[in-house]
Amino acid sequence: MKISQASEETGLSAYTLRYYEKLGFIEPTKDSTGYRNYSYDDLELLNWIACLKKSGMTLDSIKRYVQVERYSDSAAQVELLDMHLEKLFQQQEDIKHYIEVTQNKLRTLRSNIDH
Amino acid sequence: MKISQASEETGLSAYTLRYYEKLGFIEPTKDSTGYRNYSYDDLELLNWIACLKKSGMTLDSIKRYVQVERYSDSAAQVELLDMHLEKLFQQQEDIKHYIEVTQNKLRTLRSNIDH
DNA sequence: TAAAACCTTCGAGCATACTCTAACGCAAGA
DNA sequence: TCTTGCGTTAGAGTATGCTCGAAGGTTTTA
Repeated sequence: MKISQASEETGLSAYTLRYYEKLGFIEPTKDSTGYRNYSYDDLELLNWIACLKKSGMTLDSIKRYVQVERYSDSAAQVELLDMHLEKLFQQQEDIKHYIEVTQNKLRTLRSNIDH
Repeated sequence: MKISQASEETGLSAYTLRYYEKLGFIEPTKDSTGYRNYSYDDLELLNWIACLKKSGMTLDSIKRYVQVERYSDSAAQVELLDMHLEKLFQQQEDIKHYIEVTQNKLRTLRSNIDH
């Protein structure tokens, strides 16, 4: 599959796909004329990377993750994902707190308007 | 209170405090020699800004918020905070999803290691 | 076969949010 | 008084993560 279709499938721009390649996340094969060819494995990895990215993992951490995945080092993968999971739980707590604070502020503002 | 203490109280660097001032978030008074003097109102606003920031609001949106707060436009404040709250709920949903996905991945990895 | 649409590379540019440097003035302690 | 430390400014630099432009080759479609 060519870059524009891979872009559509993953929701990442063609620019981003080339950028991620430069960072070493993926290595699509190239045909005789130099066009990239994305496999379904590539797509799966890209979708997973997009998920990690959207959940706040930096590209630098993703790089480490991709490296241990490439070495099939499952133990190291588990370690990194456990750390990531911890951060997600922390984020969950933080957001709960921010929601409360914002709701309090809103209550105060609304009572100022009403009375 | 001088900038270094304001920095300590808010957890924002002195650089950041000056930067936020340049963006128009706060306007601490200046003494005869040009030193900034932060009031408790300034601190309160800075802490609230830090909270909005940490919960994902961009400085551009914070600017808008600060502006309507300055005009005591409570209705506009409510509108902005309602939108922010919506985003927080969305984030909460997203994170819930990312936690599930990560836990699934971890389960798969762990079963690969164990067997 | 020719135009339109797609692909390539490389390097530059952009947006956000700081973060620091340089060169200087003021303040407090030994 | 002298040194150390904190403050000031304007403007430059950094980090992250893209995003784009230029110049050119390839593929598809009318």
